[in-house]
Amino acid sequence: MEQSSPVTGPVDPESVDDPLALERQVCFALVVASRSVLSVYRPLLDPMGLTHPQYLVMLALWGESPLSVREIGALLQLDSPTLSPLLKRLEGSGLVTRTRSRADERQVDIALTQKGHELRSEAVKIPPAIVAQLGMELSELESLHAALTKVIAAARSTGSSET
Amino acid sequence: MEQSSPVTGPVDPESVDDPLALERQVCFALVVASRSVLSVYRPLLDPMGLTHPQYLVMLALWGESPLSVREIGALLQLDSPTLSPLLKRLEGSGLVTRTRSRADERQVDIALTQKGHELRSEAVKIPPAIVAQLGMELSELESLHAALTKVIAAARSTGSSET
DNA sequence: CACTATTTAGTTGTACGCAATCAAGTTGTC
DNA sequence: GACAACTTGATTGCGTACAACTAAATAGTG
Repeated sequence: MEQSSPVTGPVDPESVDDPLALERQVCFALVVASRSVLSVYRPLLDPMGLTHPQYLVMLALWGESPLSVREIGALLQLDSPTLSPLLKRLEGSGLVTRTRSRADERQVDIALTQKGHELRSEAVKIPPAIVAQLGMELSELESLHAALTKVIAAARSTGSSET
Repeated sequence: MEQSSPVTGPVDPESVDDPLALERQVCFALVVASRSVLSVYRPLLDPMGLTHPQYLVMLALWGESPLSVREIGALLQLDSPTLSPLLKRLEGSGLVTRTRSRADERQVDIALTQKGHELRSEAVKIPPAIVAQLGMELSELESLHAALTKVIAAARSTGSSET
């Protein structure tokens, strides 16, 4: 009855000395946390016909359109093998257009379609809905965000494929 | 020159009022953070012939072996479509065995092989190496871990496919 | 005992992530 | 202007994630 949630719950007294104990692994917590939060987004994004990575691309484009594939990649930390098929799917959904840039024929400009622009009015409902469902204090989320930003910087400064 | 890192960097003054600004999205930070930290693990896991999810399964088994597929799934929050092929790969690497349980023929017991047991001596070097490379205070990592545990709990309590 | 409901793994299909490689376009140097 | 070096995007192959479905075994019910 003090089962202690199997997932990164309170530290199991039996493994306080084990450096390999699952519940000590920050990366494990990170991975489970993303998956868990993503599963909260999914039912909200589904009706919009978007996956979460696609939603992130749309966020980038609602901020500025058009953007080249390279620029989107820099913003979202995604590379071309991931973006190319993803953008084709967004094009297939009629949300964006893909056109070779006149100025530099290497570049492909991704621009919002009318439909893509209009989808923004649905998207604005997402963040407040997520925050409400999580039921966490905004301040908690903000400090989590700060901590995450710190790890991202730390990880990127190790030189492991920092792009 | 105050460009402000494109990835979840300091909040861009231009978008403090935009609820859809990328740098405000906690989930985006979460996703980028996992990917970034995973990329720090990769060069350390590669020589061991493990991916990170496979490493997590091994961690579970070093804690207790054998475990049924269901139990591993419960510990790591992974379902059978993910685990089945992953476990077959670990079996192919000679690190685990897969045997139908005598007691309950529905279950498949996953047990460490000798080779699997021996790999633990390599694995113990990983966590300190990661912490060293990240160069963050242990206290920072611990409070991040606590924050992540909180979001996981919050996300799972929303009822979005909580298993 | 027969029959249904549940549990446990596995399979199929789709969508990322990432390493490695390639093709096409641009830039820099002479 | 010619040629090497670099940049940009796409492709291939592999390993997760996840939804939807199947198959086999067990538990529960009358």
